[in-house]
Amino acid sequence: MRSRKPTSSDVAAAAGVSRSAVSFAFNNPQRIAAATRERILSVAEELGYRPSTLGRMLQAGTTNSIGVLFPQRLAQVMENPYYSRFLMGAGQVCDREGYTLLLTPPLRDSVIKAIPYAAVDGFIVCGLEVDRGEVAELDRRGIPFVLIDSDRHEGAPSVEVDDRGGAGEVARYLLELGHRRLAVLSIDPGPGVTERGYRGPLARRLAGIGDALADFGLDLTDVRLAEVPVTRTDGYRATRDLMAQPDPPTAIVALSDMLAYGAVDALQELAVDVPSEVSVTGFDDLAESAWFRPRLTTVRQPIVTKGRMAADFLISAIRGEDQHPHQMLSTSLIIRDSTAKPA
Amino acid sequence: MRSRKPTSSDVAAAAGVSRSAVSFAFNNPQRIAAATRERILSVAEELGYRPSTLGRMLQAGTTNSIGVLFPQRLAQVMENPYYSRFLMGAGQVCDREGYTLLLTPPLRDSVIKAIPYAAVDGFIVCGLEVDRGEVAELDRRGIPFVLIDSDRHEGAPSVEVDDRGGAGEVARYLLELGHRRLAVLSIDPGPGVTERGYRGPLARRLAGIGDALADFGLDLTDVRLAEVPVTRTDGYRATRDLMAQPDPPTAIVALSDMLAYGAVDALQELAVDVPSEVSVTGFDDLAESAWFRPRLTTVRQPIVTKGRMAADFLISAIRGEDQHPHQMLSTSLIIRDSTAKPA
DNA sequence: CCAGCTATGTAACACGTGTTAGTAACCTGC
DNA sequence: GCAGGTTACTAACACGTGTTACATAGCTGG
Repeated sequence: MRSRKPTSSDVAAAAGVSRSAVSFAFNNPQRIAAATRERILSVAEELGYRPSTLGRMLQAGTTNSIGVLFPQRLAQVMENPYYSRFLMGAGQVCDREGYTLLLTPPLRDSVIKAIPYAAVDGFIVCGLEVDRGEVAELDRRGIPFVLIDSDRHEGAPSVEVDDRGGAGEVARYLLELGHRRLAVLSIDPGPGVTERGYRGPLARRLAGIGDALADFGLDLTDVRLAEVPVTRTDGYRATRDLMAQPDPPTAIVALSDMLAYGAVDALQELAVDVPSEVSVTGFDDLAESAWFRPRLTTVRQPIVTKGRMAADFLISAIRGEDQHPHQMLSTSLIIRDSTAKPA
Repeated sequence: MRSRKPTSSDVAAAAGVSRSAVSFAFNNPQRIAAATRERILSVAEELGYRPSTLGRMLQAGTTNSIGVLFPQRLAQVMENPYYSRFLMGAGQVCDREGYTLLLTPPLRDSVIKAIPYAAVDGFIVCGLEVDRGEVAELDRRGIPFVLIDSDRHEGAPSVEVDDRGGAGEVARYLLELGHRRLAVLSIDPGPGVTERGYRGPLARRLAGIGDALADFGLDLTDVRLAEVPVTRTDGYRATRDLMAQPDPPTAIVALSDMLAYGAVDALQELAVDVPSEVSVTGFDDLAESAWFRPRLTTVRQPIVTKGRMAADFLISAIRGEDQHPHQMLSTSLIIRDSTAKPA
């Protein structure tokens, strides 16, 4: 039975040298005689010695890891293809720069409580309202961070998407086609959010839809709004509910492709043709949307680029380049086969 | 300019107490007078003091984090829905137990080199051959780990799937339908793998297909084999190639649903009907496969369960329960609309 | 033959925490 | 008035590393 893991002191004692010599043998070969180095390495091998990761990190002051702070539990994050794409972009940078990625969900439903348990060089903060405490906490901690899917904040770099413009564009497109009875499948902001959609990307998307409606003499009270979690099944259910009501919509504006898939599922089951009877649009342009039948009309946002830029900004900040760039990525309307003029 | 982050020593000095008192003020309130506690906390607040994560981890000997060791780069991992599902299962356990998840890709193309840079309490090791060095490295490091998608190894817990049985079942099903010209879309094992498919789940799946073929007087040399990365586009390309050759297959056995989607894409583009002209089967039963048109016949493997059990086993091991359970999960053939008798 | 340099090794410091053992001061009860 | 216990705090240890400043010994060159 090995009582406990051997340390560099154990190796030093066994080899009859000082602890410094052991360190040199591993990290600074030319600083020590070749013969003793051999002996030390041999003893280390025999004892099964490995330098402690935490010890080295503490001394070096770096972890080679970047944290991603999520507002939801990991199970929900990994269920959402949006985050998969985002992590793919961040992962590209991590692969290139030799960083690992620490996925950090809330601890006991609190994002702030999770922060002290993450041994990272910096954070990518996803979808948090800037005035809810987490940002202040990171600020005072003095650890670099980047904001994503949030609001502009002067204290840190951020990467945003022109949600308002994108949502406005797709809504305007539907209105120009002649649709007047619109329904919006929005994303449930979840518990702990102060007011519904008053901040962040969701609010901007709704505002964009409002912009478009205003151009046609309408406003947001003229559309039906459903707020559901971002799963295909929830999109399906919400659409069944919507279509069961009197005066069902002729166009469904989903704020996520995943919800749009579910909407089409429901309509197909109800034998309602898409797009001739009801049009459906998404948001994101996930890879699947091009393969989906009918091919989905949607607002493309550059998710992978977002992840890549977030990681790039963060690594720059970690390296001490003290700029705070704010990047606004643009969206583009991808018109495919799920939209048409109303019947 | 704040010169550097304040430590507990700084707080102690500023409050005129010892460093221990500071620690007590934070972690052991009733161990210290309420008045001095207040004073210490107030001074700490003023200085902007936060206990160092790494310092605490080093002393506590625990990181509250579990590592996932991947054989591929993060960008590829996150592109693969299989891993999303797997991480969803592992994430459920992490959510419940308060662990974070450290995604650890190879460092400079070496999995072994990545290990010392991961500050974790244990590893989930994905898809590695047990005799390639990583397992020995983890063994000698004395850190708990669990093997996934590998081969049974006596030194550690493992979670496997009955790949051989599952692949055999779907192949036998196609053969019983009357198909004789089969093509297999297999997964490119990637660089650094000793011999093609001689180990791990891929080998077992091919063996299972061999079993079924043997029942009909055939063997693996009678089927065409393409090995490609697990992306829809690669499945598409490989299928176009297969169908362009003389005597094209009447059934395509994909070893991943993602590849099966691509195969159907290619066949639709070639105006080859699925399933009446060519049957297609997948492996995994991703959520999308039930929504896919035609609904995909596939081998369901319990990916989420796999992730959950892996994390459960690992946490048990971390807590010192020294069993080494080996779980074999069973598959089931899900017959849907992408398969039929040959024309 | 000795000043000065190089090669080799070590002691000490720094990174930052939590916890145990120990010491005063104070209070209680007989 | 004092033994015995509690309270409040501190010194020291433990966790494990890398690195800087210093001490020897040996060698080289004039």
